[in-house]
Amino acid sequence: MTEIERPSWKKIRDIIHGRILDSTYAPGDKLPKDDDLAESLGCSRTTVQRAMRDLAESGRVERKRKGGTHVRAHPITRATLDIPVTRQEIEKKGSVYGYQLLTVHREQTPHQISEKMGLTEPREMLRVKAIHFSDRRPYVYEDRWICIETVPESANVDFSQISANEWLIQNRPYSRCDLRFYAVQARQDYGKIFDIDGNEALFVMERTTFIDHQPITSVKAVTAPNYQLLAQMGG
Amino acid sequence: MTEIERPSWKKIRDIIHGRILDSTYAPGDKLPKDDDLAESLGCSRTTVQRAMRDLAESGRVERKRKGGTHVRAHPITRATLDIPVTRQEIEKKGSVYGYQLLTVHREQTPHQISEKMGLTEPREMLRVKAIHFSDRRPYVYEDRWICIETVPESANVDFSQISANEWLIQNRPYSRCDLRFYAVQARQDYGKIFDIDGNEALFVMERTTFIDHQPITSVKAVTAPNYQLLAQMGG
DNA sequence: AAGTGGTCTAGACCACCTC
DNA sequence: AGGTGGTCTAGACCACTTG
Repeated sequence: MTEIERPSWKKIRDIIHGRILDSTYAPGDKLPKDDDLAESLGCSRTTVQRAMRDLAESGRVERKRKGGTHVRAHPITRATLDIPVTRQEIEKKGSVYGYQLLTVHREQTPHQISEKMGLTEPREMLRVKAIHFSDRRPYVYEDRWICIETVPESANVDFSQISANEWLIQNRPYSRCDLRFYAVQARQDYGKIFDIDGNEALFVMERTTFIDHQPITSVKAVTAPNYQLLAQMGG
Repeated sequence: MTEIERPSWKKIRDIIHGRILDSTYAPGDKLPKDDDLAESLGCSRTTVQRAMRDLAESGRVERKRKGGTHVRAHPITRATLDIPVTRQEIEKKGSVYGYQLLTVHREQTPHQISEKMGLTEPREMLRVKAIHFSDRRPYVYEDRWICIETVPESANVDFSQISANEWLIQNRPYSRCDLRFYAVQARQDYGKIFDIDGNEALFVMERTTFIDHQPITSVKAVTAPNYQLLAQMGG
């Protein structure tokens, strides 16, 4: 029997987690029900609940009403990604942020973009291309589409003074965001922007944001060579 | 005043979230304290707490004791990534999974690997190289280092029969995982594996796992061309 | 020092899902 | 139909942090 002096949901969580790690509860096993754990651990069911929710959110166990709590049979790695606004990211490193607008114009969305935004038909949107600099060196090239119908004010914004990235975030909170990460070869166009030969591999982040199922913007952010995205689980 | 028939923390959360979205509570603003919200929304403080925790976890608000709750001034995109075991990922798509061991041997860790594992000195580890196939086509090439001291049994496993990926996950749960994503040019070596010319850009995932600060394994997973990693926030 | 969020309890009822 | 997790309440105390 485990003695607990100061029951706290984190301690309870760690005890249960420990039992998963040392295979007291092996993958696929069913855990005792909350009531029993609460009694044996000397705390209230609410506290066990709190601990269990944490374990469930981090993907360690699965809970079902009536079905009980089971250790995940096929574990997954669940990590949290924090993607800051580009300016913040650069300034946080202690570097000097710079921004340059390349082009702004209205354009019909190609099928690929419409699809990401959940639209069945092409639509005229605002297309903004720009570069973010870190210590005067190109850091991120962004190619963005802004849905004018969802964000009509965007037509009157001077994107040479403020990046669409920042303007949108300060003016148009979103309720959903789809993310996509992949690698792309620089080729000529990106090569010219980052001043490299066209054979380098670049890391790309695509984000499409919505508010109540209405698309706000879709952006392809092509990062400079050697960019790395970090994430962590646990700790 | 908002009328609530059936208070539930999700409704409370959505109401507060709605006020953030419509700028009733603008970025940087201080929200009323839980007690007041509870009263005005007709629910208990615990329920407001539950709602607030959700908003805080998703990065919308920041809470401080005595300081109160504030709408985040510089919003971030916080998303959850689920990275399944490679076999699961392939089979879930309805494809046929295949696996081939390339090499296994003992080797001294280069500085780069030791560093990722938090080791100050090089150490002899098990190095396993293998390919995962999807419908007979190379899907992921993995180059893995396994810490023999943390996982001594690994020395006796026949990795031609089971992938290190699966064996480890079924036998060595981890408590922490560091992730790193970036793009790499295929060049000759990866090009040969995926049967492409060396100029293509490939998406790479690096994972290093630990148990109680002891390193278990560090793997570099190089994915086939056109691989994309997806994530979502909200919904 | 005092205000505010964080946690805990005991009990109750509800909702979902397997058995 | 019954077992199990999910939520809610009211109240209490604690811990942090700021004014």
